[in-house]
Amino acid sequence: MTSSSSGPGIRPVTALPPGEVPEVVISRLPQYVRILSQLLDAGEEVTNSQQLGEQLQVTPAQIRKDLSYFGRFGKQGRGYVVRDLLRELKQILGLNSEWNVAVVGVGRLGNAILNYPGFNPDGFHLVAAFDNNLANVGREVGGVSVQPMAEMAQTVADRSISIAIVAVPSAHTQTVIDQLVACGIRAILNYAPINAQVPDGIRVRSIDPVLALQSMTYYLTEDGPSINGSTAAR
Amino acid sequence: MTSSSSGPGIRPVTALPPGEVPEVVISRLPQYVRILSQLLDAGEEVTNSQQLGEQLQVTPAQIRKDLSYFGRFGKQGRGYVVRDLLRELKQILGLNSEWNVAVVGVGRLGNAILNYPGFNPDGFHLVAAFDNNLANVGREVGGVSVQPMAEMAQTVADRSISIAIVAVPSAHTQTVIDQLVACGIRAILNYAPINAQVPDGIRVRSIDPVLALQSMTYYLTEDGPSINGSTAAR
DNA sequence: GACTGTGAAAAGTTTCACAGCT
DNA sequence: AGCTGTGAAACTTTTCACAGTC
Repeated sequence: MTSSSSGPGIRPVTALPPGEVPEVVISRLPQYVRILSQLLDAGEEVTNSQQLGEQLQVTPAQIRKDLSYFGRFGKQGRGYVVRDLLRELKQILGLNSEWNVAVVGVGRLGNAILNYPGFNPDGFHLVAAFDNNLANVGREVGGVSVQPMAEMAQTVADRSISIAIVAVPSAHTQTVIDQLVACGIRAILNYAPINAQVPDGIRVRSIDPVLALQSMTYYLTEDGPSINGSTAAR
Repeated sequence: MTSSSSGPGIRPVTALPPGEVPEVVISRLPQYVRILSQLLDAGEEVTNSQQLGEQLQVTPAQIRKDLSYFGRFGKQGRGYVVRDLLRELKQILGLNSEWNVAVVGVGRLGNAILNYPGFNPDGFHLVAAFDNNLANVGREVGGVSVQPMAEMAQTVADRSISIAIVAVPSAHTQTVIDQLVACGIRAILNYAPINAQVPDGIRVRSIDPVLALQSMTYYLTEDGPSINGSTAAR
């Protein structure tokens, strides 16, 4: 790696802290899990990096490299046993565990989330819901009884909740997230269009359809994206 | 730019095709727009890369570099005029235009999307909705009348729709996307948990809360992410 | 004095290409 | 023969650091 002919002294060659897996790699694993699940459902018993790459639109080399961070799951000359690789990846991601999830905010969006059937099949269980509007407290939404915010700490502890989905108005989001962090929550899925600040070690992912749309319009302008000065207004 | 003392020969130093802006840069611009809007609402007249970086949790250098792909928007020694930079970025992203958007699929999710008030303030107008379930056709949802799929091509053309939001079951998503592409749609926001295949030049962004959750559980396992047999310390 | 804009260095990520196992 | 696993190369993205400008 130190191929640079210059530089007389010691070069720190290992860029990555040993044992650390790049975050981009982690972010791709769930997609591998999904494809493997589909292959399993379709009755496929073996696959290979070529086939997986086609499904995901990435190069076979990338898939092999990603997997190599965790071990050697394939058989040379044959490929991967779908069921085995799926089990390994789920294990790595912690998807063999069941995860209890709290939803904070039971407005229109929170309601939709609590009624959405797509989380449970993947091992996520929405087991609690909180709202600061007393009119909502006590209501039954998606099989869960809405509790007041004051009960959050207790319930999070009692029910071993480690993940929260935040669906409150932007103005309240940072406060709610601070409360959740204080309760020991370490992963947050945020639906508000804001950039929440959290301490180190707390993971946040945001669902932000407006940002997604806005990052596409750039490519939609009449005659292609305008380049630095030339091609001005449309 | 200052020292234009170019080298002796022709060196392909620029790895990037000239005039091309990296996609990661584009994906950050909407966030800059959002922060600048907030600063403007808060009455701030000027800002700088330091302040923007704090809000977005990125380095000031990155912000300056990102902006430098498009021009020189700051004043040395002073920073950026909030209003001006905001206008420039909106221009670059095409957010000064109004965009007509179609929603395909008016089930629970499509309903929630059509009733969500968060798109319009940003210049996106949900002006049409389609569903293949005739029981839904003719219903009025979020101020839009649901049309049969068969009318899609006509309506997309008539109403200059260039963006679609797809909220149909996974099994139908690829078919619907193919139809949309055939109608001339070039940007798609997909809510189904699948990896859609589209021709070159068509942009797709997916909203996928399950993938987001699954990419966080890795970091939640009891004693830190396990590394290939051994266990990483925390 | 303060802050931008930007080449150049560093860090990170992807792809290549091939030895080696089945 | 077919495909993995992996060092090394190629490429991309971020960060540094400072000349230049206000």
